[in-house]
Amino acid sequence: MSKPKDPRLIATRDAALDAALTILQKEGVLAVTHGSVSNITGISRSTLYRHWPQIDRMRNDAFKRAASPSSIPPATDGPLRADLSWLLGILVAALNDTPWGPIAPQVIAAAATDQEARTVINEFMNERIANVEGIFDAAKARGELAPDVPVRNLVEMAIAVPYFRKLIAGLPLDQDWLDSHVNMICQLAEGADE
Amino acid sequence: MSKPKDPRLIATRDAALDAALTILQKEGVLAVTHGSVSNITGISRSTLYRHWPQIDRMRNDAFKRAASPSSIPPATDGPLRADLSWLLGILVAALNDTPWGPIAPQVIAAAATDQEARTVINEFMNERIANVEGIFDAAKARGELAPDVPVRNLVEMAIAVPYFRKLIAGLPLDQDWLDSHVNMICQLAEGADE
DNA sequence: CCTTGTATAGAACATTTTGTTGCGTAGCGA
DNA sequence: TCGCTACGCAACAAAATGTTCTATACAAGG
Repeated sequence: MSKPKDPRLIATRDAALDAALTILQKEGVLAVTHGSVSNITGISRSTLYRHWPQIDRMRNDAFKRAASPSSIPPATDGPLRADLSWLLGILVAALNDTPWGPIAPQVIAAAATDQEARTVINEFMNERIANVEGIFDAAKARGELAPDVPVRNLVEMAIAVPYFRKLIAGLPLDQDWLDSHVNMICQLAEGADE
Repeated sequence: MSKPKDPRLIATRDAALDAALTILQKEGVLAVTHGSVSNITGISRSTLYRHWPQIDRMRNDAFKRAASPSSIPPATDGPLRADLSWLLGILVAALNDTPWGPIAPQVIAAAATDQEARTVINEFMNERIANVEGIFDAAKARGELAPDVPVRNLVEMAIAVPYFRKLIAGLPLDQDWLDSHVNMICQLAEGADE
């Protein structure tokens, strides 16, 4: 199916995208050029042009690489509060301690004028939303929550606030804050059926 | 205090920044250059270089211009729900129908590597947060809310979700959604003192 | 109205960045 | 071993980015 790839091709591609991500974090999208990546990696400029004739493609591939991993199926067995605390903890850790934190704003900004970047961020967010949604649905199935609880709104609140604080308002995401956040979400979910 | 400025200077500055904002919306930060602004406005490139020797300065000034206005003192006399609905309506309208919608992500992305942009977005957000906070505080003062309601968290939720939906998730902000959002915030505020 | 100072347009120029092409070399797979 | 392909490199073309100078036109104050 997928043709057997030349290891040289893989290697240069990986090295280039790693470098692109480094630059992206430290200096922003504007600094990611064939020239800058060439300087860092030692890969010749002409080779980079052969891989990505247009710089947008390289940037988008870097975006994809930063947005790709997760692969953590959310636990949906504990009580709602525990599941939520755990999953949002992972989400917050990704924002705090991985390249995704500094890179996400770049992807979001690029999404305004680039359909491919829009797709990257959409798919990433849809996955996160689906994960949190799964937790609420499971809680419903266990009878922890009333059937008419507006899950979708709660999910968006749960995710929106950390993203807002970190990326937009520039506020920290520490454990204390996370606890109180989870608290509010749970309270809202459980009090919704009065 | 401020020296009387030459009207020519004001005029070119305004025209340049208007053009910069237009480009910013349509093509993103990368497209805002001395050259592109010169092409649109007819202002000569050398003049633009005199105003802004570094392109970042021009971009930041454009950011400031987009982030500047508001000057609407929030109404704090109605019931909480009405005040909130009104103020968030304005906030949502700004995201939907003004240049701020497309420009905000650019400012946020720039804030990662540019302290001045960080300041722009911080001041902008602090003002919004303070406005919404004022509404909650007034509701407390009227006795509508219990004194121990965690205003700050509610405020962040109220603002974070529309920003998240519009800028990050790419979801629409329509009236139906806004109503249900205000609903949840009010419910959370009023149910918090059980 | 006149004078002085300042902002601008425009051109000329240097420098840097960006994009393109051809070729020799070396790693890869068969 | 042999053909294929990726790579580095150098040379080059084209475009963008800065810089400087001069002539002109507008502004402000007397």
